[in-house]
Amino acid sequence: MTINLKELSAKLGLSQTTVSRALNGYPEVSQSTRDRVAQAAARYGYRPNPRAKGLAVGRAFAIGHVIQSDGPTEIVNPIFGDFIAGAGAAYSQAGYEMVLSVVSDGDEAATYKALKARGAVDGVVLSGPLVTDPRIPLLQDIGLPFVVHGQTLDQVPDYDWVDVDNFEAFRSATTHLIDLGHRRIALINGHETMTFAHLRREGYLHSLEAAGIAPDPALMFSSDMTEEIGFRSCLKMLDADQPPTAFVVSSMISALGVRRAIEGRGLTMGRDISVVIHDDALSYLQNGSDRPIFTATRSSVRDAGREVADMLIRRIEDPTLPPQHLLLSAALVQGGSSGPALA
Amino acid sequence: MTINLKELSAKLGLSQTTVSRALNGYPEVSQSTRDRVAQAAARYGYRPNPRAKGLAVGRAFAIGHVIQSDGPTEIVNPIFGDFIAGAGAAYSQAGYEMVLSVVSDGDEAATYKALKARGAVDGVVLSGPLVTDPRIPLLQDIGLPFVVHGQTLDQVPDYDWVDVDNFEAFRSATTHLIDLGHRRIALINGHETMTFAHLRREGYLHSLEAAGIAPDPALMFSSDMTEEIGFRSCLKMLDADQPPTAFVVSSMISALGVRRAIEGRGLTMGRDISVVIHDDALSYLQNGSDRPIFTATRSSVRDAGREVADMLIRRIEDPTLPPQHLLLSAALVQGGSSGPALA
DNA sequence: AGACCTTCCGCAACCGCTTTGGAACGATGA
DNA sequence: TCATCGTTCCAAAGCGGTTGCGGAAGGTCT
Repeated sequence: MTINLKELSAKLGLSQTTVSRALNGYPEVSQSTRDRVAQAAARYGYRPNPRAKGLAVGRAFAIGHVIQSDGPTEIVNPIFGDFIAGAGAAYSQAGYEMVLSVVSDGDEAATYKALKARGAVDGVVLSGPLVTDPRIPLLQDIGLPFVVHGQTLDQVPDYDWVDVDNFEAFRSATTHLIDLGHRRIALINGHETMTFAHLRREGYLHSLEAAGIAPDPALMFSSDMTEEIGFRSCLKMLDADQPPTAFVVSSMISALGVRRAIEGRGLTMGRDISVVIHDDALSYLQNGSDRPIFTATRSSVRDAGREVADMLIRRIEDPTLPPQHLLLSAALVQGGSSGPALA
Repeated sequence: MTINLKELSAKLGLSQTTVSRALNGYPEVSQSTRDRVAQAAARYGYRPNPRAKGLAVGRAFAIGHVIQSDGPTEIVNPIFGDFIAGAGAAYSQAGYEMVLSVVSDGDEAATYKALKARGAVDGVVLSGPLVTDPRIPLLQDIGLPFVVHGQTLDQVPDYDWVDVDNFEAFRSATTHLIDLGHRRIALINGHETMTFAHLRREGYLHSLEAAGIAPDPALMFSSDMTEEIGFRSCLKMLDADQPPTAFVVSSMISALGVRRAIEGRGLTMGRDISVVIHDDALSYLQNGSDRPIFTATRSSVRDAGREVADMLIRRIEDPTLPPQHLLLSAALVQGGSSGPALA
């Protein structure tokens, strides 16, 4: 179908060796032949077969993403699409393929081992790290390069990561509400075994503490970040004896449920009840186009995907690199969902 | 790292040929040898290198998904994650890898050609088909097996597809509202260049016509299916001279905006205004867990992903198969968002 | 002029697997 | 006894690239 190296070199009257070297930038090729080769390659649309190339050089030119999917009920991370879109752009630009493995929960370790063993990928990206996550020592152990989207908190040897500053984001979100006069501020969070959620709670607590407000366990909730759960947990708090006057919510999707609950109780968001969310800037769920609907700490997960991918590529192409870290900050943008506490 | 065929056959005192044949189920191997080989393979954890295998047999054991992403603003399809999760399960079960290509809009044709040319994949799945979609003749032309998630409406040669019965879904959704006494029923749809949206409108129109209701262009809207756009289009209709009393909405996400608009005007969904949506059963955006929030025509996009993948694998493994079609039906489930029209 | 580099290029082996075309061997049938 | 036939296995040739090593041509230095 397509032209291969042998045919291309035949057309040029050169050996495969020379053509290969010219294409791959080896020095022992004269500039003139290099140009000729490049032109011919372009004209005939020559593309090296990645399998053959991979076989020869022992690399895959592919990067793995493992997505968990525990049975039909398990929720797919809603940020997945945007994250992938960001990462994918970086990969194709750098000449890598992206291979996805969906794996049922328990098999994740086995999957990594298999990916490594078969040489199917040159590296993987790890998503949704837990506060202490066994996958990280595992990957370090089997020697498969990786970058984490997020962090762990325990003392494993250093590793590459990209993360948003979740602590600071939620500290500032909470402080924003305190500055508006709120004292009873609820937190509707994701599972706090996951580091991002853990850090968000820490930021929240830190802010309360700095303001001399005692945290109330009845105002803290953590679970899946779905609309439904946001709705229920919010409703429950609103109906309690001492309802909160403000909410800090970990995701746009939970927040939709929170809004539904607030309005369902005949209250108005931004007036009766304030809400600040974290906004991953999902493309299909934007926080308003002109004025933000929700006051939010915003950080594009798509950009994060791109950063993760670039970092991993650097890691693969130079394994001796020192550990790389990137802490993205999430700026607080004022939207319509937060206002002064009522007297 | 891992054991390879040569080493395995050395350990067994057999030739690579025999071991390969034993493993691949060729007949010219005695049962006893076959068993010995199988056991040894299991014990040493032998896994054939897919690159080498692919090189030898000219297949990739991989399936491509192409996702469009036109610049940083373009929205990623929110159903993407669930669809992929469904498909991925089928692939891994059948021993295929899933490779994703993120591609900017114009390059899609080039991407398919490149995938085919490099033999990077054995087939691709096509998403979001247009009413008349050039990608289909293109793929037929270059001879890359494919399955479409959705359909086109023009007369290209037959091809494999999996789709939900969009016409019937929206016909029944609209009829449901008519039966409740509604006469002014709005449609908030996706882009009608896309077949699914086109068919939904047809179903909607068919139902109106059957009830002798003249369609009103002011009540039909089609655009991106985002929360924001759902909100705005709904608001505009509600504020018009003759507002609708009911909405049929193409996606859960638009519907969130529709709900926001309705409640923003001090109306109550299910009482003042009825809403029926199409629910893709996204895992992170479920339509209530016990009683559905929205009355909806429901069809799991995750199941669709699985069906698409299975169909494509069948196609790849037997190219002579006659065209395969699967029309999934979307049942109407009654939820809290629809009720009798007010007098 | 001869020794010695450079520069530029090609031969051939190799990556790990499949598969074609026999070879060896015991059993069978005439 | 000998040709025939299944059965069981192997050697070697690819698949499409990369790369170690060697060699020819031309230039530089005594």
